Amino acid sequence: MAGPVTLSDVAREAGVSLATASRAINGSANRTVRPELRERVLAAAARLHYSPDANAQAMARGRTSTIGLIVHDIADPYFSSIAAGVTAAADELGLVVTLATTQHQRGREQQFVEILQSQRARAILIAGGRYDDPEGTAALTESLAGYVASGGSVALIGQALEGFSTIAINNRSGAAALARSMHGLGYRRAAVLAGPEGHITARDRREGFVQTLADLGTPVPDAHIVDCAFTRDGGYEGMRELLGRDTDVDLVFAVNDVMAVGAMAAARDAGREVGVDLAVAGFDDIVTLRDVSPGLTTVRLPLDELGAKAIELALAGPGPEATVVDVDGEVVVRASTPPRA
Amino acid sequence: MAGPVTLSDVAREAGVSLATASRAINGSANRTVRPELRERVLAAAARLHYSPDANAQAMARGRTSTIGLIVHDIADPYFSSIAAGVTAAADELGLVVTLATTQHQRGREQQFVEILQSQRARAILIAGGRYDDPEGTAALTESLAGYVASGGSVALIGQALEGFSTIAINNRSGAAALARSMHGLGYRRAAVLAGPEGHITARDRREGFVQTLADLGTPVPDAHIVDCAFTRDGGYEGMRELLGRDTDVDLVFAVNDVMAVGAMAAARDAGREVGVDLAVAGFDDIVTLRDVSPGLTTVRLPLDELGAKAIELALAGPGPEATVVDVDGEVVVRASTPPRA
DNA sequence: AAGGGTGCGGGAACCGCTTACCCTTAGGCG
DNA sequence: CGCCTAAGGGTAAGCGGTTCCCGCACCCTT
Repeated sequence: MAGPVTLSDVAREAGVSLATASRAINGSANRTVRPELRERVLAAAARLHYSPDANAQAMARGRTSTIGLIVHDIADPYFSSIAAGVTAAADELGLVVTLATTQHQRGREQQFVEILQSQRARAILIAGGRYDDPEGTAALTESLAGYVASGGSVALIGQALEGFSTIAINNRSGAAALARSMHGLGYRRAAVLAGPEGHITARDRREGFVQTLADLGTPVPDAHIVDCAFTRDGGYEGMRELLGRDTDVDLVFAVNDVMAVGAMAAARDAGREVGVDLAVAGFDDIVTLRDVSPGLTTVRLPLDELGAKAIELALAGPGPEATVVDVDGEVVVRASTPPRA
Repeated sequence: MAGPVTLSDVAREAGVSLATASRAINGSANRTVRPELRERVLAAAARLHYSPDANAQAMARGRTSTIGLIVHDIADPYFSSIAAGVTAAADELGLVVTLATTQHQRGREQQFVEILQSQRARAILIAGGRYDDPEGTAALTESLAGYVASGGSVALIGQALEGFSTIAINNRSGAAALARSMHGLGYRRAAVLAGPEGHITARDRREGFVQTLADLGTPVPDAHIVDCAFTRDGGYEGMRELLGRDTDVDLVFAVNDVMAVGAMAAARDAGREVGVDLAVAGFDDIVTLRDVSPGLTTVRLPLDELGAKAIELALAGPGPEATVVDVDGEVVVRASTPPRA
């Protein structure tokens, strides 16, 4: 632990005062340093391998350059795509990203909000669905309100939260559009792997899909709606259960791509041939999964853009009115849902 | 911006001194506070919604609870799996993770090391391959050495760097094991999608594979080795080029799974049927890709464990000798490489 | 009963930086 | 040629904590 070299050391080495050293190094507003002196200071800093203490700076300036990102699971490609967008945009702005993962444990978001508030993060971004859980939501809202009151900004990604700016994904309309496409292709006996009960994103997608098919005169019977986890394994199990019920189904809509892939695996294991015997569609258009075979019909979301948008939204206005930006999905039809003969 | 409530406020509210308030709230080592007083302080803190300032704490204590993680691209499942392990382990230890992504730009790691040093991060973890670039490597080494000299710890994940502790992935032996398996299955005319020139990880995998096949008496001709990007698109293009060369090949080894999936897509587009016409193998065993069809033969890496191991390694010993922990891959044979008739 | 611990509050000195404010110097202007 | 102003350097006051050290009770020994 040799080198805690501070700004004082640099100042001394350069033969100037602390104030001058500080001004030379970060070019303070409306104060200039004579070029010659500045050079001297910079040279001294370099010679000593000076590394400014960000914590001290944060403290003196009263603000940090950290932004916090809270996701459920960074290994999930949905979140990692968003995170990629966030880090890229943050980098652009000279900000640093602190990543927190809830691992799907309820209540963790709130805890991370508190931690990030302690760090005095400039903004907090929360991505991902929540459950229909008034208590938990109220607690989260309160934490966030406290954070905002202390000067922070917040943006949600994906799912709106009353009172905060959001990049809202229009799950309902995306699923509805998918339903229309599928109906147009001739599918008449759809089923839904619906995700866990109470999960708002899952519910919106299911409802958008089911409602639209009903409107089109081909309702989805309750026996064709299977609750399951929001994961690959959930999709697998859900599909197994569905096939076990021996209802005759021509199309399975899994409420996200990861589940859809699990569902396709289950179908294969059960001897069904996806894209021939049975159609499958998902939601999200996860990049890593674009090459599965047969190609997965899905609703494309511009996940990588969301991050940048969210940062922009959060940092834009401390305006008291929350802004909600809607993002629509786009149906992408691939080989997993061929036109029905 | 209503609530900058400080510890002094809490102390005043509780009617105690600053010192006592501090001790009550974080239970300082070898000093206790009378339970009754502690309660009073805690109650005051809660009443005022006190949120300790992590920057001030960092400054006063002389250390933070931040650890930095540098990856190339968080959207890449390889890195996001590692990141998931890191965040989980960090969380367990009460640490906070700062994420930096280089976006594959050379020199960025070094820059991030400097930023993280500024943040006074407790440890820096760098995941991912580097290029064979003596200058860049030297610069990075120097930055890291400076960071270590200032009291930080470092651990590399994946690829060793002279002088620093590493969770080293044994790419060579993994690829060699894969080669032996493939030879055992009867493949005799292998090709390699070799990744970009100078990429050390790619090179180790290629060499382990090629060398072993040569030793087994079925050398891979140079014309069967195609350089390409380390990405999905790289795999796609590489495969196209390879098929264009009309050499007759029975097995294609792509040096990572993401490339392998691109390669499979290219093969399909060219009318070849993977797992029948042509075998394909990858490396990493990316979870998200375990359901591709046909199942991809690969070398499994315990990516999610790497993060925890790396934190442990970094935080373990400030011992001057760098420890290198070797991690071996395990060959997983799936349908993409059926036994050769 | 006196001396020595021990437990526990409080005062105050930092931690490393930014910035308000003061002061000197030099140049512009009438 | 003197006065006013602008430029730029320095001094010192924080920013919000932690912790060293001092001092006061109170309890235990012998």
